[in-house]
This record gives sequence, structure tokens and C-alpha cells, in this order.
Amino acid sequence: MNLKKLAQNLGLSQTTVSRALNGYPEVSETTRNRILAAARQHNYAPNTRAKGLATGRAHAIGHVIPVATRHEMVNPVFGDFIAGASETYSRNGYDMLLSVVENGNEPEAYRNLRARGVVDGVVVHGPRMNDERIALLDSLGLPFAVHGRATGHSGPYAWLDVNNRSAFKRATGFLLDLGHRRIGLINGLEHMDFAHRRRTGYTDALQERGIAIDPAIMRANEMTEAHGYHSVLEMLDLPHPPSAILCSSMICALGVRRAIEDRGLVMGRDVSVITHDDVLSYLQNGGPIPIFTATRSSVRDAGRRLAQMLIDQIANPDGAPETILLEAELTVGKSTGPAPA
Amino acid sequence: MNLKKLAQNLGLSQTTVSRALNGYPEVSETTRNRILAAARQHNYAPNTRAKGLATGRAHAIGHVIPVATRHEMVNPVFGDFIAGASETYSRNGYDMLLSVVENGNEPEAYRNLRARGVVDGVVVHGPRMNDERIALLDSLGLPFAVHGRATGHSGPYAWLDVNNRSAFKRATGFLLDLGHRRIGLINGLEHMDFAHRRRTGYTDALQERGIAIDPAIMRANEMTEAHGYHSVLEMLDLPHPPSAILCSSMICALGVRRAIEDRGLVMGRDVSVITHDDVLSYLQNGGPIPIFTATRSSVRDAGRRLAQMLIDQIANPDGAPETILLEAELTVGKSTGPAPA
DNA sequence: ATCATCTCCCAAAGCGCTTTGGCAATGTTT
DNA sequence: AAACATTGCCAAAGCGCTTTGGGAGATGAT
Repeated sequence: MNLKKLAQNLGLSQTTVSRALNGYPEVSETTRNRILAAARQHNYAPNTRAKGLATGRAHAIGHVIPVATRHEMVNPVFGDFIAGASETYSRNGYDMLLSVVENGNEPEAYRNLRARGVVDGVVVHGPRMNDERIALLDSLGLPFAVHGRATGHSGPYAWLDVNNRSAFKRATGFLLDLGHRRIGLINGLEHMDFAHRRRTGYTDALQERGIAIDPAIMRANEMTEAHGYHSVLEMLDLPHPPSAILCSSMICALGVRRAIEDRGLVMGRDVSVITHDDVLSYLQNGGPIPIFTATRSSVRDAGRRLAQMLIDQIANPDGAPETILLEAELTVGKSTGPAPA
Repeated sequence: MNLKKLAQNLGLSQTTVSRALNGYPEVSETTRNRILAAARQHNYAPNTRAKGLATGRAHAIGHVIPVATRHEMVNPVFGDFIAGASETYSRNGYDMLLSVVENGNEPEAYRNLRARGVVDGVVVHGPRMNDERIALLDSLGLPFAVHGRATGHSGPYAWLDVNNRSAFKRATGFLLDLGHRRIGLINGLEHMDFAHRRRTGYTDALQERGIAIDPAIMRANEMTEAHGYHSVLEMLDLPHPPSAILCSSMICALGVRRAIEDRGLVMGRDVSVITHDDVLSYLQNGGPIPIFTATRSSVRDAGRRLAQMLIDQIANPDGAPETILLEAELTVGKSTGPAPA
């Protein structure tokens, strides 16, 4: 079923049918209703490619997901983020185009999406420090919104980010208030912007209280369970082991807990743990009393909102790029307690 | 840059340029090279919408991901699967269209994709028992391939599945050989086809050895860490607790381990654990000696292969639907040992 | 020299939609 | 009654590509 046939069936012109379906005023209510009924009956939906050709708009957003080639790491956060974004897209009649590329091949992917005219904009995932993608997208004239920020890029661009610095500063402060003086950091790779900011929050809090930064209890790597486990195991074996751990993801935190228990210690009593929690659907942080004290911010919600930002920007290209800075909430669970004497 | 301009620049017709770029023989090698050079220089890529309109092919595959509304659960497996599929798509010049829908809204999503002509085929995720989606897709004439199978559907269709039944039967047999007689099952939701098959493998193995099935040590739910934890905690508190656990996912298994350790027991000595391992990138099962004894099958690889199957099927619609049954490998790790006396 | 065959190339139609620029017919002012 | 808006509709162009149906010119066979 297509416009032509539908119009013929109704004894109307394509023009009229098209206008009726797209809500233009130049068509009487009675014929509009006739047309809508017929469209529904024949399960008609305009061909997206034809519509796109005619309007010059793809009504689709591209997501280019970089994966670290070395570990084939797909960020576990990505599933929930995508789910959130997809909600927004379906509400707004947009399609989502996904493309997983090796780290570093994003520029080619963006150019290609642009040249083929297959999307109206893209979401930038996993921004790094001084990320060159933003300048590229600017120069391509392809609308975009960034999940996170790229420290070092000057000039405005649309982004949505958790205030990673303040979250980790606050979490560190919370531990300091509990009397902890040696606090370990299990971070993500620090060329990633979010990890860099978290580190800054952590070191800022320590410095404000005049506590020395000790690289021996700071680790950065892909945020796997194993990373949490091995890092903390090593830290606990130090002459001056940390009494608290600040950790960048729930998955890491599972490894952190395992390491603590492996050493016969009790989490929340012998070693306190705070983790960042992206509120992933399959990694709920306990029930009413969370297992982990955590800085929480739903990545699914971030997906929803960032998608909407991008759609708005595409609809209104001349507005200033919107930015959203979310504050993570600190939820106190069972994994923290006063520093042991 | 578009075909018309490119042709004008070269002083050639659109026809010739198009043929040259698409590898048709009716163009001399010298002009073809001229054309290719110019295309590269101008960063030309044919407009996908226009190409699709002209050819009637979208060169795109749809993935409709159902999420359980109740828990907003996004299957954690999905990220890696998508990454695998995406690799195949980019190699073959296909785009991936993703759409996350509430459980039960898939039919509408499929109809819509079909009517809008936006994809050439779809991948069916998370098939349930007697899944009605397959009949629907057949009747829509939309090519598809299923990740998993739908017990109860007659008639051929393309699928790729792990042999869940044999994997769990083998794992159960392995535990029985170690002397375990009470083996708990932590399964996924059993209206899901994969979970049903796993259960069958488990019960078959027990029955073959004449061991009674005990519903008290069988649980089925969303495969979260909490599910593993609470289920096993309850089982360990039974008058006759299991000495071994069979578990449906690595994430569950982390909870299983936690429960065991919470009760002061040692995994692999007091309680043995075998889990299914989808080889997710962020949940590596240890190094050279795996932490968990596991039935392994890479879901990323499944994505790669299923995508290829679908592309082949679209290219050759008259062939019989291909099916692939993968055997999981049983890797022995540190989580299993002889049954305690 | 004539005819048939290739070899390269082209003009134009068509894919399914939107949108421009009308054009009758009705309603509203003067 | 004449002049003017307004309403409700339509024919046709155009989006950027592929593909059909040739058609010159070179080459080979007769």
C-alpha cells in the first residue's frame, strides 16, 4: 500500500491525502477523517525513504559506539542508555541507527553517516579528554549531543553529564567525615573524560583536608569485576592498606567486595566502599537498604533526556546548544561505616 | 555532493558514474578509475534513501529488543550481541536499526518497520515458548532470523541457538559425576525458550540417574545478581541444602557466590557452582584458570553469525532457512569440586 | 565495402513521497 | 451585482538514485 493507491482508492489526489495525513489545514474535516480511516484500514504508513528524500530529513539519529579493540570491551552502561534513548525516539517518530566501531574509527563513521544522509544527528558516546570528534562534527555540520563532556574542547556544544567531580568529591568527603584517612580509588581509564573528572573530585577532596595523594592506592582500568578485585587485593596487601575504597562502577564494586571478603574482612566494617551506580536494570543495588553506599544517577534516564535534547536541537538549529549537568545523589547503604580504630 | 554534480564535474552521465561505482562492466577501466578517484576526492557516498527508493532495498536490518516492563530489564547480553551483529553489518554495507519496545508491543513494531519499508529484515530477540512473533513475521513476509528458538512453532525458520539443553544436561552430569546429589537450579524466567530448555537439560540428567526433581531447589526469575543471591541463601537454609548450584548467567553467579560466602562456606569446596557464561566483555571469567566452571558460548560471536545468516537469506530468499545449533563448551574452573562427604 | 558485434556511453523513466502554484467553487463584502 | 477572500482540492515538479532501452563509434568477419 502506498500513497498513490490509497489516493486512487479514495478518488482523491496524492496531494490531498498527504496533506490530510500530515495534519495540514487545507483539507476539510470530513475528507480528512475518511482518509485517516482508509489509511488505518489498509495499515498504511508512508515509506520512510521516500519521505526522507522529499523532505531532506532522515528522521533518524545515529549512535556510534566505540569499543576498545584491545579488550573488545562494550561498556555495560550502553544497553540501558540505548533503551532510554529509544523510548524518546519512538515517542518522537525517530529511528535509531546503531553502529559499533573500533576505537578511533569514529571519524570515518561520522563522515559516512553524513555523506549518505542517513541520520539527522548523532549521539557521541564515551567522550575522551580533548576529544577530536566534537570539532569534526562541528565542521561536518552534523548536529550532535554528547553523553558526557570533552575537557579541552572550547566552544559550545550540546551535552548531558553527571557532575562526576562533585559526586566523587562528596563521596570522598563522606568517607573523610567517617574518619577514613586512607581511601583507595578504583577508577575507569583516565583518558576517558568521566574518569578524569572523578579523579579530580577525589583528589580535590583529599587536598582540601590536607591529605596526601598516594598513587599506590589509585588504579585506573576498564571497569570490570576483575579490575575491582585485583586492584583491591593488591591494595589490601600494602603495608598501609586503605580503610575505604571509592569505586567507579557497580560491576567493579562486585569485585571490590569479593576482594575484601577474600581477605577475611567485612565490607562496611573493616573496609568501607562507595561506588558510582548507573542504576543498570540488571544490577540493582539491593532493596530498601542499598548494599552499596553509592553516588547514583540513572543512565537510562540520561539516554531519554539526551535524545530529547538532540531532537530539539535538530528542530531548532539556531538555538544555543543545551547543556545539562545532573547531580548524582548519595545514597547511604551498608558498605560504609566509621573508620576502624 | 551528489551523483548529478559528480557526473557534471566529470563531464559524464549519471548512468556511467553510477555504473562505475557499482562495479558494472559497461564502463572502461580508465573512466572507472577517473570516477573512483573523483568520488573519493569529493568524499562522495550515494544517498542511502535515494538508493533505497530506487532499488527497493533498505540495506538495513532491524533489531527489536523487548524489555520487561515490570523491571525495565534490559538483557545484559544484548550489548555484546549487538556489537557482534554490527561488525557483520558494517562489513556488508548494512545499517542496524534498533528499537527497544515494551514486551508485547513487538507485533506493532514489526508491522511498522514493514509498512515504512525501513528495513530488509529483522532479528528476533528473546524468543519465548510458542512465540507468536514468528508466525506474524512469516505472514508479513518480512525476512527474519531468531536468536534462540521458539518451542512450539512448526514450520521452518532461520535461527541460531546454543544447545541449552545439552549444555545444562552435561553440566548436571558433571556435577553428578563429582558425587553431588542435591543440585539447585537458578534459572531465567521459564517462559523464555532458552530457560525452558536449560531446565529440561537439568531435569533430564537427574532423571536419567534416578534422582528426584525437587522444586524447592529450583528458582526462575530475571537473571540479576540479587536473584542469584537470595535464591541460594534460601536454598542453603533448607533442611537439606544443595551441595551444588547450576546457574543461568554470570551475573547471577556473582550473587550465588556472594550467598555462599555469606554463609561462611567456600565455593568449590562446600558448594560447587556451574554457570552459563555468555563471554560478555565486561564479565571475563577469570584468567587462565576460570573462576567459575562454566558452559561457555560467546554471544558476541552469535551476533556476528546470526547477522550473516540473515543477510544471506535476504540475498537468496528462496533458499531453505539456515539453522545453527552451537554446542557450549564446558570449561572447568575453581568453582567445582567433589561433593562433601 | 557491407554487415554484424562489441565496447562505452547516454537520455529518460521511475521509486514514493512532499510541496509549489494554481483553480474552481463557495462565502463575504461593498 | 460585482469584487474579493476563503475553502478544498489538484497537477506536476523535484528529492537522488538505479535501470531500461537504446545509439554512436570502433572492430572483426564476409
